[in-house]
Amino acid sequence: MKITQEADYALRIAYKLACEDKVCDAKSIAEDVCISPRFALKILRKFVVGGLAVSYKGVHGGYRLAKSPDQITMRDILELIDGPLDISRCLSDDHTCSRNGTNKELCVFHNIFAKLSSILSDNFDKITFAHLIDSKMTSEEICQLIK
Amino acid sequence: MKITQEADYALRIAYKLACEDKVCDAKSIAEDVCISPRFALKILRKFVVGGLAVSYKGVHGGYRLAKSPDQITMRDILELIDGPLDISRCLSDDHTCSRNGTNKELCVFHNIFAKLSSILSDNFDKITFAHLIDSKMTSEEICQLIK
DNA sequence: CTTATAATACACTTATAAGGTATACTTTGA
DNA sequence: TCAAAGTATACCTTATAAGTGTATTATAAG
Repeated sequence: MKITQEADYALRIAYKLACEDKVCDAKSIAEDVCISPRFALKILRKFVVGGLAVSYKGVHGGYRLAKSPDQITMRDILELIDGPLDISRCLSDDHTCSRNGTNKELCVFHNIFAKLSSILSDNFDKITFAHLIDSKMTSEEICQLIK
Repeated sequence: MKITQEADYALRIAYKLACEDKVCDAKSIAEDVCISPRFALKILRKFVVGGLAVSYKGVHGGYRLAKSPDQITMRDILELIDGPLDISRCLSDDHTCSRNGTNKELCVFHNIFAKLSSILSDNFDKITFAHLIDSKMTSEEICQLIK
C-alpha cells in the first residue's frame, strides 16, 4: 500500500528541478536527494523517456524539466515510476477479480477499490510542482487542494 | 501502491465468513477463495490472533467471526494483514522524510501523504461486512458510503 | 582535434518481502 | 482410540524493489 522508494526519490528530484529552473547535472541532484549518482541517472532517464524532462549531454550537460512546474503534477511522477495508482489487482489485471481467471464478474470489492483509487489519482493530479515550490503557499493550503 | 494478495484473500475470507454465519472449516473456505488450505489456515490464524474470528479444534471444528458483520470493517481486515494504510514511508518510519535519517523536519510531501492516507483509512473504515453482504444494497449504494 | 565531462545503453547483482509449504503436534467428537 | 480438525514453528521459493558495473556516445572548451 506504499509508493516505492524510487517514486519517492523521483518526487524529490522533480521538486529540485522545479526549484532550480536551470540545467542540473545528475551528480548534484543525487547529492540533494541523498542517493547514488547512478541511481539518480536511472530515475532521470525515466523522466526523459516520459517527456517530463529534457537532457543535455557533454560538458555542462544535465537535466531540466520539459514543462513548466504548473504543468507537472504529483500524479505524473508517481505513475511514471510506479505505474497506475490502483490499490488492488482487481483493477489492473484484466478485471480478474478472483484468483482463478475464469471468474470475469466483478467482485463485491471491485467498485470500492475503483472509487478509492480514483480519489487518490484525482487528488495527486491536483497538486502541481508550482504549488509545491510556491513560497507563498503553506503546507496547509496545499493540503486544502485535496478533496 | 497496492494492497497485498494476502490482504485481498483475507477480505474474501471475511466476506465468506460473514455470509455463512456458522463454523466453516479452513478447507472449504480455501476452496471458495481458490487458495491452498495451508495458506487459508495461515490467514485465518491472523484473524484469530487479531480477535476477528474464533476457532474450534477437532472434528467439526473451524472458524467463525468473533463479532457481528456490522462491527467488522474493510479497514480492520486490511490493517490486520498489511499493517497501517500509509501510502509513504514518510509517515511510518519515525518521521524520516528524507533518505538520511538526520533530517527530522517534515518534507513538502509529508502532509499530503498523511491526508490522503487518512482519507483511505477513513473510507475503508466506513464499509462494514454487514454492508457488503446486504442483498438489499447495490454496489453503487455501497460506494456512496465513500466520502 | 583532443580531452574532460556528462548522459546513455544494457546487463547484472543484491536485498527484501510476498507468497506459499513442510513437519510435527494438540485438541476434540464419535 | 482414531480421524478430523486447528496450532506452532520453521522453512522454502519467487517476484520485485533497489541499486551497480562497464562500455559507449555526445558535447563544449581548450
